[in-house]
Amino acid sequence: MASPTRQRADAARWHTVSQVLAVLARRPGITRAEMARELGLASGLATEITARMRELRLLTEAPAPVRGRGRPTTVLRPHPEGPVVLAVDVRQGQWRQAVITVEGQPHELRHHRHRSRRPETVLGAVRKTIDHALTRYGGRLRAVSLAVAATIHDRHLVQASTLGWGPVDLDTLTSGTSLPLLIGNDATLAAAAEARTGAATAAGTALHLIVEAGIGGALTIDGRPVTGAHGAAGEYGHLPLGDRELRCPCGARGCWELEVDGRALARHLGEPAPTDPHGYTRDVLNRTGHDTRARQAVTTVAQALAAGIAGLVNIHDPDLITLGGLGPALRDAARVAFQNAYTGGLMTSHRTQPPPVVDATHGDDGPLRGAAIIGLDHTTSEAALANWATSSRSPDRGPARR
Amino acid sequence: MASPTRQRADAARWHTVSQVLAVLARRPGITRAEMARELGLASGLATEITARMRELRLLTEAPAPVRGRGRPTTVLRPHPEGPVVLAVDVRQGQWRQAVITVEGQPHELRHHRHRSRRPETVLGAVRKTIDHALTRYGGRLRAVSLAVAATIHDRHLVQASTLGWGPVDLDTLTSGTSLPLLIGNDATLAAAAEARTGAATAAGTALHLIVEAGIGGALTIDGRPVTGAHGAAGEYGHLPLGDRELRCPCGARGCWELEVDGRALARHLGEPAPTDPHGYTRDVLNRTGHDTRARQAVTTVAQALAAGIAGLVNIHDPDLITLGGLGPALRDAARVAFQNAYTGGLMTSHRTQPPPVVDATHGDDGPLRGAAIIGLDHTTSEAALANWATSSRSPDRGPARR
DNA sequence: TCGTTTATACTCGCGGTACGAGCATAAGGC
DNA sequence: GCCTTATGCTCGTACCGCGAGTATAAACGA
Repeated sequence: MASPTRQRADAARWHTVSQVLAVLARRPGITRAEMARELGLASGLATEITARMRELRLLTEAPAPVRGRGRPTTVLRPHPEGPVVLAVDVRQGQWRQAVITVEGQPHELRHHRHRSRRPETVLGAVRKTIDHALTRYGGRLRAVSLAVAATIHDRHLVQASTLGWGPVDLDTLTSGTSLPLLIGNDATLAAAAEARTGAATAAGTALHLIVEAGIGGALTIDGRPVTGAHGAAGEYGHLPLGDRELRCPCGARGCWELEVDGRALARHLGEPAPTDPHGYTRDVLNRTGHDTRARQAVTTVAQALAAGIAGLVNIHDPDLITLGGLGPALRDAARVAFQNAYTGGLMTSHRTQPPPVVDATHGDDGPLRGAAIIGLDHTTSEAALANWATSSRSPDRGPARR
Repeated sequence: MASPTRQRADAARWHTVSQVLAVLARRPGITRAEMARELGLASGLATEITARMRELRLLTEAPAPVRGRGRPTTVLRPHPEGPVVLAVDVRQGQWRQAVITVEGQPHELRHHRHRSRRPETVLGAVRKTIDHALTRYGGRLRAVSLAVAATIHDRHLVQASTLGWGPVDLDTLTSGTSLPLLIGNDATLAAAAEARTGAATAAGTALHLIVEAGIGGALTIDGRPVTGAHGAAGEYGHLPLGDRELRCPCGARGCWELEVDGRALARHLGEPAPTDPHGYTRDVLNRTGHDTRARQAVTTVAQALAAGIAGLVNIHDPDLITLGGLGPALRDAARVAFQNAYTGGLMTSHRTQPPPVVDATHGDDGPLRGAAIIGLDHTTSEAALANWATSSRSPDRGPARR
C-alpha cells in the first residue's frame, strides 16, 4: 500500500518539529523569530520547518505586532484544522472536560455533575462526550487523556475511594474508536501541571503533594511525573509515618494520611470519623479563630504534614515542594509550628537552604491541566507526528474519521 | 583554527555510535552481526559505523569463532588506545580503584587500606593514583568517577559519618587536570550497578536499599538513579518511619535507620550503642541460633525493615527491590516475620503481585561498579564522543595530555 | 572436489535533514 | 529618500541512514 517513498517519509526525523511544538506549548503566542532564537535554528531552517508545519496543519502564521525596526515576523498559532486532545478529569461529585490544541490552552472547558455515582453512569456520560468530540473533530482528535481520583495500576482503575468505586474497566471509554486513551492518577497529573505551567516550572526536581481525603502527589523530574512500574507511584499518604496502631482502609497500618486529613482532626478532637473529611477539615479550620482545641488539633496535623514533607525532602532532594488541596490552609493555620517541624525533620545538610514549600497554583484545575499536558506530550511525540503526517498527507483519505 | 569542515564534522550525530557503545557495555564480546541485529542497523550502516569507530580508536575487530554456515563475522572489542575511565570508591577503612574501557569490564582492580582516616591522607593517595593514571593513559583517560560513602550536595562532600569527615573539597582530586570528576553517593551508585548489571536488569523501575551503618539506596528508572536536585537523594534511612522520641545524629527525629541497624538491636537488647554497628549486627545475627532474645531483637528489626520497604513500594511502585549490605542477612534470620510485615504494609492494590524483594548481586563492589557505569555513560555520551573525535582526529596534537 | 546454501560484509546511489552564505524584504530612523 | 536593523527566503553543500545489488567466506552435500 505505502510506496517506498512514503515509507521513507514516514520514518523522517520529527525531532525539530516536536521541539517547536514543545516550545509553542510552553510559550503560547511566540513569534517565529523568537522560536528560532530559542531553539538555535538557522533562519533557513526556520523557514523550512514552519512551511512544513503549515502544510501539515500543525500551525498557522499571523503577522506579529510590530516592535521597532526590522522586517516584521509572525506569531505562531495552532492550525484551525490541527490536532486536538480531549482531556477529562473524573472526581467525586463531578467531572470536567477540555479540548486542547498544540498551544496547550484548554478550550471548551466544561464541568458536569454526576447524575449518579455508579461507574456505568459516569463513564457513560464521558463516553458520550468522547463520541461527540469524535463527530465534531474527526481525525483531528488524536488522544483522550483521563485524570481520575483513583488508584491506577497498569492502566486499570483499581479503586476510587472517594467515588466509592472498586475495579472499573476504563477501556470501554474508547473501545471501538482506535483513539489512544491515556490514564493517570489525578494527583500525579496535578504534579505534572505544577511542574510545567505552575509553581514548579523553574525546578528540575519537584515534589507535589495534595491533601484532600488522603494525601497524593508525585515527584516530577524535568516536568515528567515519576509514575513507577505500573503507574501506581505517588501514594504518599500510605507511607507509614504515623501511629502503627492505626489501621488504614488501604490495608496497611500507620499511614501518614491518617495523621493529616480530616480523620486526624476528628481523632484529636474526640469526634467521630467524618463522612466528608474535606468539608470537615474546612469546618475545623474555620473554628481555629476562637476554638483553642481546634487550633491545637490543626497545629498537630500541620506538624505531622511538615515532618513528613521533611522526610520526603531527605529521600527525594527536590528543588521545591508544591502544596495543593488543603495543604496551604493547614500550613497557614499554624505557620510557626509547620516551619519548625519542617526544618526540624530535615537532615542538617538540607538545613542551610531548605527547599521552599510553596502553594500550588492550579488549584482544582491541576488534574485536568495535567491530563492536557500528558495528552499533548503524546500527540507531539515524534512517533505521533509521523502518524499525523501520513493521515494528513494523503488527501484522498483526508484526516480520516476512525 | 578549526576549519568549517572540521566544525561540521564535530557537530555530526553521534547517536548511533553512542548506541553501539551502550550495547557493547551491556553485552561485552558481542559480534558485529549481533550488534547490527540488536540495533536494527542495515548491513551497510554497520560497515560504515564500525569503520568509523575503528578509525576513531573506539573499538577493534577480531575474527569471531565460526558458528555454522555463512560468512564469518567479527567480535567487537575495545580499542587498545581507546578511552578509559578511572573509577574510585572511597569507604571506611579502605578505598578501591579500577580502570574501565568502553566494554565496561573493570581492569586493574585494586584495594588500598587507608593509612590514616584524615581526608588529606586519603584524598592524597587517590590523587596520586589519578596522576599515575594520567601519565600512563594520557589523553585516553576521559573521566574520574568517584563513589564515596558520604552525603553529597551539589558535587560537594557534606558529611561522611563512617569516615568521620565533615565537609571536604573533592575538586582537589582533579584540580589542574581538566579531567571531569563525577561524584556520587556510594549507595546511589550501587543502585545503578544493580539496575544495569545486577539483580534489577529486567526492571524498568527498581529500588535498591542497602543496610550498613544506616540505610542508603536509590530509585532507578531505566538504569539511571534518581539523584534529586543536588545529588543528595536516596537518604532513605532518614525517613521518619520510626519512634519520634529517638533523636538521630542527622538532626531529625524518628529516622528509619534507628530502627533497623545495629543501634536498634542494641536498644532492643538493652546493650550500649555499638561503636561499630555493622560488626555488632553480625555478632547478634550469629547469636540468633541459641539466643532467644537476640532472635527476638532481629525479628523486630527485620519487621521494621520490611514495613518500611512496603511503604516505599506504595510511593514508588517499583518492579522490584534489591537488598544489599546486611539486608539479606536480616531477612533470612526472620523470613516469615519479614514477609508478613512486608505484605501487611502494602496497599491492597499491591498485594496481588507484590514486587519481589531480592538480594543484590554486586555486594561490596556495587559502588565501584556503579561509578564505572556512570563514568562510562559520561564518556560515551554524544557530546563526549564528539570531543574525543576532535582530539583523536588531529594527529598533530594526538590524544593530548591535558 | 566442487557446486550449493547460508550468513554476512561491502559498494553505491538516493532521499532527507540541517547548515550557512548570500540575497531579498519590510519596517523604523534621520 | 537613503540608511540601519531585523527578519525571511534561496540555494549549494555535507552528511546520515536506507536499501538494493554484489561480493565473500564459511559449511554442507553429492
